[in-house]
Amino acid sequence: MKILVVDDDPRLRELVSITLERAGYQVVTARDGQMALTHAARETPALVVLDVGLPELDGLEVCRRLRARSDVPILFLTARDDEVDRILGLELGADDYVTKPFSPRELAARIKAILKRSQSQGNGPVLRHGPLELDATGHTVRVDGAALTLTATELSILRRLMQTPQAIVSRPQLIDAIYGAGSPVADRTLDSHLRNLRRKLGEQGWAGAIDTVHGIGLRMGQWPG
Amino acid sequence: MKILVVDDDPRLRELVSITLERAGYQVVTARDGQMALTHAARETPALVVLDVGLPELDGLEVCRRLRARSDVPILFLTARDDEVDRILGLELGADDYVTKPFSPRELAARIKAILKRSQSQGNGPVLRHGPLELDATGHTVRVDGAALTLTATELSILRRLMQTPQAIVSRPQLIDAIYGAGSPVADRTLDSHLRNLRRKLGEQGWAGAIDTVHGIGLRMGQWPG
DNA sequence: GGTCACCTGCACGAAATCTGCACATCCCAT
DNA sequence: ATGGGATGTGCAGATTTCGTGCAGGTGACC
Repeated sequence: MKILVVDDDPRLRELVSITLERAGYQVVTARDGQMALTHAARETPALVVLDVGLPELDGLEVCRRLRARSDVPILFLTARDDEVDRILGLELGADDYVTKPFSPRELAARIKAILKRSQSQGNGPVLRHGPLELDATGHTVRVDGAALTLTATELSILRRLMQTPQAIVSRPQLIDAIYGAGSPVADRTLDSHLRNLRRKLGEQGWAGAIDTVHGIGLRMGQWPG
Repeated sequence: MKILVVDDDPRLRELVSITLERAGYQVVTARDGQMALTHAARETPALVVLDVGLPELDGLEVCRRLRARSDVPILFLTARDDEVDRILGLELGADDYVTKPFSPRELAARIKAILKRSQSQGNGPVLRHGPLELDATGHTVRVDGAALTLTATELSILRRLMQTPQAIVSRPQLIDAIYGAGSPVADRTLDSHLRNLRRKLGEQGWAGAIDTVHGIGLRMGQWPG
């Protein structure tokens, strides 16, 4: 679990590093905004601890740029109370903040809480195929970022197909995956759901998302783009 | 500054109450776990003093249920040393503990320390979603700055939904979040609270705040503005 | 004792979804 | 080219899930 700590004060970087390492995290540090962005891109930290008062690129700006390309949790460090208002006022998507001076243990506790939250909500394995994204909680599907609303059955079908994107799945296998083994569900029924699923995917611009392989089964299609 | 004191021994409640009142706190007492939860929801104390050895719902369980819906600091009272291990071992998020018998002055000092810590750190993360704002002391909700009066249950529902704004939360998950795991609460009951919550949000101009995803669960809606 | 706010959950209607039939269409081996 | 099995589609009844009105119950407070 890697954490990026951004602050221009070397002593504070040291203090925080030691605390977090003792708590079992890997720590990467950066002393200014530019370095922070570089490291964030290269190290893909699980969380960023970000000082508001950085020289040049300030913390809020760094936050905006990070947000432009990822949902990494961000915890702000701030020296002055009036900065708190700015953090909260601008909808930057900060996950928490701590005012200086702070107790290292408190910081560690907050970090732990944030990570726990963000993990439990589904940073887990995300299934992807072309522009399709299915999150691990398994209830949200996106095509090029646009969420679509699927019914529970449609979701099950799509999930099973995306689990093995290039394999052909037979109809009996699909029905087992949806309803559990040995259901008396008719093939025509599956077709009905497939039709609805294809329609919804088509409306989002990917009509050929699900291929039929005649006599064998179904398979995720190739993204034409 | 309100403090909730939970213990089944009336003399001890009396002793602690007097001590804390003399130290300048408002005190609310409860004699068992169930009352503790009720009072905690209604009185929104700044700290809870919680005896481990309660009849029926024991202190650890009460702690778990409190934690399910708020970050209120908790200080345990315990009679036996071996209970200390359990408090610290189970990551319940206890802030401190005191073993009986204890000196009232010591208790007051510990409480002061905990409150100072939790206050100096700001009040914790603020959940936001669209025009909705929920502070993490957890008892005030605003829509575009206008405060809403929600009941404890409504607040719990909203908090759980706002914790994962884009995820769909199933009804069982919601019920767990509100009442603790494994409650025998009926789905229709949840619906009743949902209705009241939606009505209040609607009155403040955001009728579509909570989406239902048929057959799956509930989710924060997208702010139309 | 009485009022009040809140919680709980039942009964019932509404809405969304599921299912599968009848029939059209497609694919491929003959 | 053509016949037969495999697949897609329109449709409507069955089923599941959801929302609402309403009433009983509890503790707080007067």
